[in-house]
Amino acid sequence: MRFSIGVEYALHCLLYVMNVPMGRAVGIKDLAAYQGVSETYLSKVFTKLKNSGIVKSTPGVNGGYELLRAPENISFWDVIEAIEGTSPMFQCAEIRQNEILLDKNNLPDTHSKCPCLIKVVMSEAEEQMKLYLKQKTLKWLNEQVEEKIPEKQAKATIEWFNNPKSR
Amino acid sequence: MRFSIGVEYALHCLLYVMNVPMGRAVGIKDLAAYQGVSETYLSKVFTKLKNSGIVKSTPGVNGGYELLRAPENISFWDVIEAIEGTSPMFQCAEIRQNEILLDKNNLPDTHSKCPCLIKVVMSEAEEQMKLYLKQKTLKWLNEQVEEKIPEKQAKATIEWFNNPKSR
DNA sequence: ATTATCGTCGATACGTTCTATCTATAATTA
DNA sequence: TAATTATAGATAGAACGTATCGACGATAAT
Repeated sequence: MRFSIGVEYALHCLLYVMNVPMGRAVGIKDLAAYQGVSETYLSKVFTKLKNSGIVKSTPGVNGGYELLRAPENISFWDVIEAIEGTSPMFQCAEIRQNEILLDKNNLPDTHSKCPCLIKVVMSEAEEQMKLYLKQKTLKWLNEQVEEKIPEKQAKATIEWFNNPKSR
Repeated sequence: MRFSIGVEYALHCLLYVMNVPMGRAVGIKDLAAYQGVSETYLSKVFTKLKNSGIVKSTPGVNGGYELLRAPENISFWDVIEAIEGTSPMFQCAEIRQNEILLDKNNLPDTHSKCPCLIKVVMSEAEEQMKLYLKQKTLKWLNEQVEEKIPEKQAKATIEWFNNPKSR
């Protein structure tokens, strides 16, 4: 059980996308080149981000992607959900409904009305993780990174994305 | 990203195993029959539980599995880790090490010494889920179930596992 | 000691999902 | 119009989850 590599791609990329001036889009080609990952695969990742309303796209020359919402309104969980989908991690198959002693035509209340307790616990556990990830926003991430990265290094990165001509 | 079906099998089965009298083992055949799941697959699940020290096995006639530890010392997380393995959900590929502007022979401290912040956040999120699941024990689960299930129903189940003759 | 029972292990098979690529198409700007 | 860029679909290989089979080994009842 693990997260797709697409989640890592998305989070790293968004960190670059959000630092680009308003009205300026970043292309898949640049993002892929900067990080040394596959262009075609990355484009699929961004299609998902677009469908989830995290970024918007502009086709054509000088097109690309920009954030659709403010960075403080985009959480880690939003990004994960965009890439991984919304289905819960614990897919309860309700195997208890197959118990051999059950009268399938006349289920006891415990089986017909009460939810499977194991499912409930797993869902609540997932919710704990979710809550944590919902409170971590892209804006917060950016602030943390800015604290750690030397200003020169940060500027060089922004410059690289802003001036495709100079490359 | 989701949990294996083996986790559900394991948790449900352990609930039956723990209600069997001390010194009495429950066989895969019975567990599989009672719940209508595959014998051969379930045996793989229990091999994992054995390797993790959650149950012990006794081969031969009247053999099977029993808990190795007390139910209050077995948590949901123990079971999940036994089935799913111990590797973290977010496998950071450290794609930031590929950034095009980096001098690979002379990495800045941010990249050589500091952990990837995204990885840190994801690990902490996973830890939240883990903490929750560690505090839910098999004993607790059993108590909750006992509260909901009519005594007659519970007795019938235990009886079914105790008296293979009567079937 | 023999035999039936039962767990163990390895090999295998199938389907699904993930990762990745290629191609064609549509939209936009210069 | 030509160049650029996103979009969508088809496809392919790898990895993983699910499931089965058969051979083997250990144990207890007889």
